Amino acid sequence: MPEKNSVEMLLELLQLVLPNLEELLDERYRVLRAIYFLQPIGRRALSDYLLTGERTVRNLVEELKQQGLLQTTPLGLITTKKGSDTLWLLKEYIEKIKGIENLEKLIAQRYNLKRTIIVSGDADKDLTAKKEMSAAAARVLEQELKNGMILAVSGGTTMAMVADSMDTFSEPKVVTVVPARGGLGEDVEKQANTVAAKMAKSLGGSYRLLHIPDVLEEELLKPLLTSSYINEVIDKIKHADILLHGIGTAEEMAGRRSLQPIFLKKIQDSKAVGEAFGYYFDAEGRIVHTTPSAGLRLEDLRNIAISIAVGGGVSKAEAIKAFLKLAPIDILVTDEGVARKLAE
Amino acid sequence: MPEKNSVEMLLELLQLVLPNLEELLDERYRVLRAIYFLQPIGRRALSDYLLTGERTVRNLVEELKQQGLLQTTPLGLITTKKGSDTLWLLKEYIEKIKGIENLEKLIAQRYNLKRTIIVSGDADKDLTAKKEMSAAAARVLEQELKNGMILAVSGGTTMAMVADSMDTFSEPKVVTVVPARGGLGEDVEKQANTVAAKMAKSLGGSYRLLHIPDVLEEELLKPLLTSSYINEVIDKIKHADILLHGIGTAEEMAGRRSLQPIFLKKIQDSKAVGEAFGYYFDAEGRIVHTTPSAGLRLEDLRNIAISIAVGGGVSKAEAIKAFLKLAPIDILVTDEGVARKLAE
DNA sequence: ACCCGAGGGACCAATTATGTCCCACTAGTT
DNA sequence: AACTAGTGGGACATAATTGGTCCCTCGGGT
Repeated sequence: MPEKNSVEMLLELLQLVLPNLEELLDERYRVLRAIYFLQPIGRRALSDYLLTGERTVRNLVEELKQQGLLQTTPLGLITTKKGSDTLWLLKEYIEKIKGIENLEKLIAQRYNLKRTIIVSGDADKDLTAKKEMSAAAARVLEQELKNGMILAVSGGTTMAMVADSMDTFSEPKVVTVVPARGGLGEDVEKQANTVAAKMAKSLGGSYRLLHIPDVLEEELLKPLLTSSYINEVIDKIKHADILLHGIGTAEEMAGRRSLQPIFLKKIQDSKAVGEAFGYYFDAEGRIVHTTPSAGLRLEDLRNIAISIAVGGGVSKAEAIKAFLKLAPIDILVTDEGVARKLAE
Repeated sequence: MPEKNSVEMLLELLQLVLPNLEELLDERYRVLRAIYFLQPIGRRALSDYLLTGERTVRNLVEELKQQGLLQTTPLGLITTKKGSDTLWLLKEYIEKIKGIENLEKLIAQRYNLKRTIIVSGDADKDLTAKKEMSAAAARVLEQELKNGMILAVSGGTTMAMVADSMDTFSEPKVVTVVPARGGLGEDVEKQANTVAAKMAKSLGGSYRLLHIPDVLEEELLKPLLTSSYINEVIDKIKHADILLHGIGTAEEMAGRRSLQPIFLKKIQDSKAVGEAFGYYFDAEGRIVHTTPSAGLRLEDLRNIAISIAVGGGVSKAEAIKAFLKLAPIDILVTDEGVARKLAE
């Protein structure tokens, strides 16, 4: 591929001559991306999102406006057509500079994944990295979903974001979307049920709901499983063709599950770093605590053709790393912050 | 050419996102080029050449050193192998960014030239632009010269520089080099004779000298033309296959020719902007004054297969422009400063 | 009508860039 | 061997640019 080599040659030379090129481009990419995903947005809100000063954002915005990539409206900044076209082109080159493709291959190989997808940035520092990650997950779904399939999805912030970022697909997918887990915590929009319904709408398919809490003692759970409706939904869940789920740190999941203090202490003492499907695990991927859970269990994953995990932000790197040691998933969608940790 | 398009696409996008990219690259190119041509050179001398402050040069040099493109010796800075390789690659990309190729085509077309060669920069501001121009002229000679040909060369700073920059050609050219003009001014190294001898050595050919002054009244010149030696050399000059010459402003040429005050006044009154082969011409390319001259005359140019003019620096743009209107030359080697004026 | 968030204006402090000069060392010349 | 010129690196002060912070008027949404 002579073409590929000369673009890479040029980028290499430019980085040699302008050692801060990556930084300069990244900065502009981040601003453009944030405005693209959050538009219309004012300057002050933007600087909050980017954890960058108002004046700094303003300088960059002014420059991008002059280049015709952004424009101001009374409601806030928006990208022009030229701006969004530039954004996606820039994404390609930034990824080349950062060696994202190599990183993807390295991680897929090291953790025995079918595929890794990395987006620029660190979701801890820039929420729009999470938005880009969600859009990437939506694209994976679009590729993998076929008519007649069952998609099981979990809840959480990231999943809600994936659901939000699914534009109506050009071609409807006649699929069934089911929640991978029962109700958890108090936030309606983050529930697996809500996510499942929203995704089904975007996909053009149908959904089923699971009306039981995720945290339930075994003696309470057993009688509920005699309900034919609940049994039917759980059956679908366990026979899902595709699973899409987030990965949480032990800390945040314990909070969302409202665990009793004695369990919280147990989890802390055993150095749990993450949680998935009711299992708490330490940094080596060893299970250190199990909570009863109505939906999918870890062992169910081997019956699912395609498991897709989505998660980003450096603070989650340890949990994600441990999870990859524990569970046989297929596709990981993450961000650069996590990827560099995984590659260490 | 998909390859070409994607490099250009990338450069276009980078300029969109980093509007000062050209400036940043040009700066680094200028420093690298200067050190390449002048090495070994100290920082202070370098800043004099570049008309840039010492501290500014130092910052750039420090950066390029860190990237392995330059190194310091007790005698001064030199380029590394990596540095000179980078320089020539960078030249290519800078020329793309600046649209040098389009400029070359435009000027060749507008002034009915077979070919135009433009190097980056303005020789008035950066003497190493002139060095690069000289190297480019040397390369043209290497391409055009064939065994048995006669090459006529004029004197002057630029011509001396061309002679200096001719490395021994990989393949010797069995040619005869002759001075296009007689002696002019006081500077030995700038004489057409010196230039001719030096070039002949580098080329691996032979040379003939013309031992008469360029400025000579007709009644003194005629008897000299009866000398069979002088006649023989002049005959060779008028039958040269290739002519290589500089272009001077009227002002500097009048100075070099030590013209009498009444002639100086005449030249100023008639708004002469340039001089070539003893002819002073105004901005429209009209001859306004003629001095007797022993070497080549303007009308001899039509008998020469390939005429190559070399000149740069914005202060010469007007003279060069006028000359191109006056004389049917084939190849122009100039710099960006002049080229942008020619293109207006 | 009211409120909130928008962009543009403005001022000031902090940081970076640039100018200038000094010193010890080395290489070249006499 | 002695001397000189030019070198790179150090250092400090000044100038310019960057970034932070806050204010004001306007427009859109409720």
